[in-house]
Formats: sequence, C-alpha cells, structure tokens
Amino acid sequence: MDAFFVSVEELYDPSLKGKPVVVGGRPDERGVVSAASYAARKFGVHSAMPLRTAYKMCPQAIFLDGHPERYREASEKVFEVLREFSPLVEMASIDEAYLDMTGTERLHGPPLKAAHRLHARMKEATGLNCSTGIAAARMVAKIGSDQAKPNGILWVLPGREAEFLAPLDIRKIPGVGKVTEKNLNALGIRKVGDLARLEPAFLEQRFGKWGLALAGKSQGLDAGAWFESEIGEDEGPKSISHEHTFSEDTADTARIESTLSRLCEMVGRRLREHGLTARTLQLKLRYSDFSTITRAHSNERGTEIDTEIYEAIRELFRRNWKPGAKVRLLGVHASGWTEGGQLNLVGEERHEKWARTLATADKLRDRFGESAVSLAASLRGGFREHAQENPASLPGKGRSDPKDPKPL
DNA sequence: TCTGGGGTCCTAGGACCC
DNA sequence: TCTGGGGTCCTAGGACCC
Repeated sequence: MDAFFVSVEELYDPSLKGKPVVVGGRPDERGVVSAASYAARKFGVHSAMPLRTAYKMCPQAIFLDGHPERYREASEKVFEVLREFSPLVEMASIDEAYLDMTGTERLHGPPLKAAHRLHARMKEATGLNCSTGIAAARMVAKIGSDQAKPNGILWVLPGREAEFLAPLDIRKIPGVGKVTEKNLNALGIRKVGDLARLEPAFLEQRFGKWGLALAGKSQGLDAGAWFESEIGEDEGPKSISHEHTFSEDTADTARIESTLSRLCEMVGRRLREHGLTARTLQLKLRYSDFSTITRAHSNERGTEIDTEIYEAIRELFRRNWKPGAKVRLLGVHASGWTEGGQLNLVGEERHEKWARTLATADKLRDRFGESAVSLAASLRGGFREHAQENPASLPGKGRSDPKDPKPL
C-alpha cells in the first residue's frame, strides 16, 4: 500500500490530502515517524526519523497520533480484496502482501491486466492506492513494487531478473540495512550488479550463511529463511512483547515496577487471546545513555497468568537493575510456547484461580475497554498520573474510560 | 538528529548429556 | 596426564523489517 498510515488518515479527514502529514505523534514527543505523506517526504522527512527532527525539517507539517485500530481494519479490507484475486495470499505486514497468481489466468487474464483490475478494485473497495510488482520470485516482486510507487505496476519478465536488479543500490535488497551496506561498500560493492559479479564462495566466507543468501538475491532468487517458505502459510506468532519508553527517564522504583506490571498484564492478555503459554520471559532495560540489556528466564512450565509473569519479570529487574540508574525504556517479552495441557504441580490450584479471574477480567476489557480492570501493582507508583501525562501510552484504547479501575 | 513498538532471524558461548 | 565429538537447550546481543 502507498503511504499506508497517511492514506488511511486521509480517509477519515479528506482535508489532509496533498498536505505534508506526519503520523507518529506530537513533534515534541519522544518517538519517530511511522509514516510521512509524499508532500512531507519532499522536505526530507521519512519513516523512522525522530519526530523532533521531522519538525525541524518541516515545521508546517500536520503531526498526527497513529491509530492502530484504523490501520488494522483497513488492512483487513485490503486482505479481503486480495482474496478475490487469489486463494494464496500472505500478509507480510500490515500493508504488504504476496499473492501466488499461478493458475489464475483464465479468471483474471494476463499479469498486467490482472494487476490493473486489482488496483481498480482496491481503490473502489478501500479508497486506497497500492503498487504492484510482478515477478517469478517474491523478492523481485517486492523490489518491483517499491520501484513502481506510487500507484504503479511493474512486471519483471522471467529471466530478466538480474538485469533489472543490477543498476539498483544494494540497499534495495530486503535484509541489507545500514550495517551490511557499510560492510559491502568497504569492499567496493555499491550496486546489486557489483554483488552479482562476485563468487558466492567469497561472500559465504566473508559473511557466512547470509553471504550465500546475498549471492542468490543478487541474481533475483528467493533466498533466506523467510523468502524460502511458500506463500500463504501462516503459523501464529513466535513471540509476544510490549515495551514502553518513558517521556522522561526515571529511577523511581515504584513507577518502574508499576509500568512493568502493566506491561506484564498486556503480554498476559495477548497470550490468552492466542491460547498460548510461554516458558521464557524476558526483561528489557534501556538506560539514559541508550545502552540496553535483556535478561531472560525459562521455566519448565509455561504461563499466561499476569501475576506469574510479573513475579518473574520483577525478580529479573531487581537482580539486574543498577540501582539509581535512570531508565529510558522497559520491555516484557514472552516466547517458547508450551504445547497444550500443562503439568499439574504445586501451586496449580492458585494458577487455576488466577486463570478464572483473568478470563473474567478479559471479558470486562472486551466490554468496557483495556483500562477497565487492572492489577493493583499496575496502579501503584503513580501509574495514573503517568497515564495522564501521556494518554497515548494507556494500555489499549477502551471505548469507555472508567474513572476508577478496579484493582484485582 | 537524540533515537517507537512489535516482530523475525542469526550468531556465539556456555552448560550439560551421551 | 590434559583433554573428543556429537548433540540440545539456554541466554545475550544485534541486524533488520514495517
């Protein structure tokens, strides 16, 4: 999708059209640009740029908070449209998808015709523009769609992949970021064509497994774990996490622990939504100087219970925090799913009790919003003042916002 | 420039097992 | 004495993507 978040915001407020728009938050907030309109991009604003920087480059831009629910909803509509064109659709992210069009010619016609129909149907059903790359390999299709933006279609004929890629910057290859770019530049490699001329064995020796994949990519082949899988297979999440950056760094333990408790609740809620229990819990701490540590702990048994998660995370925090050091960011990460039924061990009765209580709490949240119910630990330490200071950081956007959350 | 939040994949070292 | 080779699991960190 083209400038997806911005385009969705334009559906809600058409007066934004054509103007420099930045989605991500207020210009004086800690945060980065999620999406910039094409008008804003003319000033050098781009995603991942700090909001404060974007403001300096384009003070006249309209800065908007993001609306994840709106984007999710639009993304689902996009998916429905794509499903009309192929049964094999894989949403690669909220605004990007792969379609396997094998065997759809009789229904949709040749590639270019199908793509044009897709664009028209997309605009009609969602009001949004997209761009399309057509190729025999998904990586080439992806790069093709990037080159086609905005609102364009690009078909790379089979057998002409290397020729299409050769003049492009290596940075265009998905997986080549700042670091790899620098490493390749140091070897005099700037264009994909430079890469294609090298021996795969040389790249492998230099960059390991990744080097070998790079050699393949430079020729237009799908390579690497993600690109090798078939289109359309969706295997649930491998990890679930939440993190929070304070608007001002803090060393206040009460405030830190209440934030951790809140993050644990959010993680627990998502685990239960997916019917998962996690064996490994990980704490993330970022200090004022941006130095970041992660500390994990694995249990034999998995859990999806907020209080159990919080106990483990708090222990990790107390053991690893440099007392007095100001904290910028906290994160809670769950992974290592356990299969189905868990063992009945000591403490199982307590576990069952919490499981029932949380099921009730989740129902209340469904009806009254995420802030309807909360652990007492999340409410201590000035959580509510904090919530006021930064309303966007409230867990979820409840339909109602009760004045008095009920401590569990 | 003063750096979000939610993810995936990869590497490397160490504990432990046979 | 001075030290194998295969494997798995765990932890920590980092590159990268949208």
